[in-house]
Amino acid sequence: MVRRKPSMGRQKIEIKRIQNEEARQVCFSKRRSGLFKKASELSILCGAELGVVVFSPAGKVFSFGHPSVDAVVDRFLVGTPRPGTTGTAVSTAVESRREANVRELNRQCMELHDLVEAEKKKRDALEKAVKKERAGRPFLWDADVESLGMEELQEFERRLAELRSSVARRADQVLQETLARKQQLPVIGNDVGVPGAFAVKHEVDVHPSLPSGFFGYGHGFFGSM
Amino acid sequence: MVRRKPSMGRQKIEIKRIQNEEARQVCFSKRRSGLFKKASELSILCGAELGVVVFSPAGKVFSFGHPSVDAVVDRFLVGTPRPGTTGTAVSTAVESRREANVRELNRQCMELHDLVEAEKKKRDALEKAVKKERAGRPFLWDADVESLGMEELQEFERRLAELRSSVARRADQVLQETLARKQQLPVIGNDVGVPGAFAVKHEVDVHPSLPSGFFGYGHGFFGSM
DNA sequence: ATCTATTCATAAGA
DNA sequence: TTCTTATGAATAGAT
Repeated sequence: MVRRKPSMGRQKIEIKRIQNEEARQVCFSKRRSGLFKKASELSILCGAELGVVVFSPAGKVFSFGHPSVDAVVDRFLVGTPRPGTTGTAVSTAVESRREANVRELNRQCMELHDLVEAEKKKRDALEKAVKKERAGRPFLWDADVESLGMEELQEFERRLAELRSSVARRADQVLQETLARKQQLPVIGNDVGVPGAFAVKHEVDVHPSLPSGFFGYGHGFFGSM
Repeated sequence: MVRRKPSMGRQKIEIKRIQNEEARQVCFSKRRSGLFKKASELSILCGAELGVVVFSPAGKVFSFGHPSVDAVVDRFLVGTPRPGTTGTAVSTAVESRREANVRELNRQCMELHDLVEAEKKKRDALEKAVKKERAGRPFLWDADVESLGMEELQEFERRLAELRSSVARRADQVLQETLARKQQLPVIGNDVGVPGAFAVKHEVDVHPSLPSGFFGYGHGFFGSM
């Protein structure tokens, strides 16, 4: 009996306004708390002062701050004071910040514009590369086996065997690396290590002393053919 | 050909002040950008207005806001008025025009941001296609097996098996043609003929105790290699 | 709110 | 700072 997955798991979502009202509200709740948690961790880990203020679409306000939102906001407003201000210090600080913000936004816009251009270029280059790649030469998989004679077939087969050895060796390598990591042990050098499940000797088969399915992959890591 | 351990991966850390100065600085950088990204996503996904202000331990200030930090701070101050602070400034005509400007700039930034993402996506897709193409179609016998990952190895191995099938089939064909000529008999059609010495069945394992896919080239029908 | 399968963020290392 | 890799953490969708 096939048991169905109890969940589809987290799905990839596009970062754009969630249209469904309820889903949006749920997402807001979850992500707001996630954001506050991240903020908290940042302040604790790095001893940073920070403040976060969030207005829900409905207008409700949520905030988090270390050591407190107000302390951070005050510090922020005084952060880049314009010289020669006295009575309206705070209001002026806001102005100053605002201007800085606009400049920053403009800078970001330009930067993003450049990024877009850069990406386009990269893509074009890639597309050309792909085209060139495809236009090219004969490949292994295109080998015209049907036209080969017995001698050529033998040679072909010999080469296939070599390739297959390489593949098996590499598979062992990958597997051992994986296992070594999982066991928190240093990787066993391939050249001197115990032959693994995929080990191939050119003369014989897999190492006789290794139980088949040693790594629990049943009839082969590659699955059915 | 020693394989180094690529990485220990992310390790669990306790949420407490990081003592090592440099590590703390690195962590601050990473997490600050992570926090801003989360904030950005929250604002886009849920249409929430929010502001984040972070002071590095060194005293540098970083901020992010939608539609702008100052707009959010203002709104926050209006909602929580304190002695010495006034929120009436926001209601002037000049203020609202500025606000509108900032919003517009922000909109443009977001748009550009989306464009960049779209371009990146396209490029990623292309890069994947190229990678797959290369794994699937290695040039002749020079396939760079050592650089393949497990997934690519599987694909490679599958193709090798297919090719080997073709070779075996062709070998049968050649053999039968040869025999037929020697016996002065008509060639038996391959499609309906008795499976020959080289016949391959795709459904059956070579031997259950061997990893599947590792066909018996070592014991090949072609004699010594 | 709770539960999973996934995606995502990020610690470590280069 | 920026990259990679592997793993811990956040979270989308369903209940």
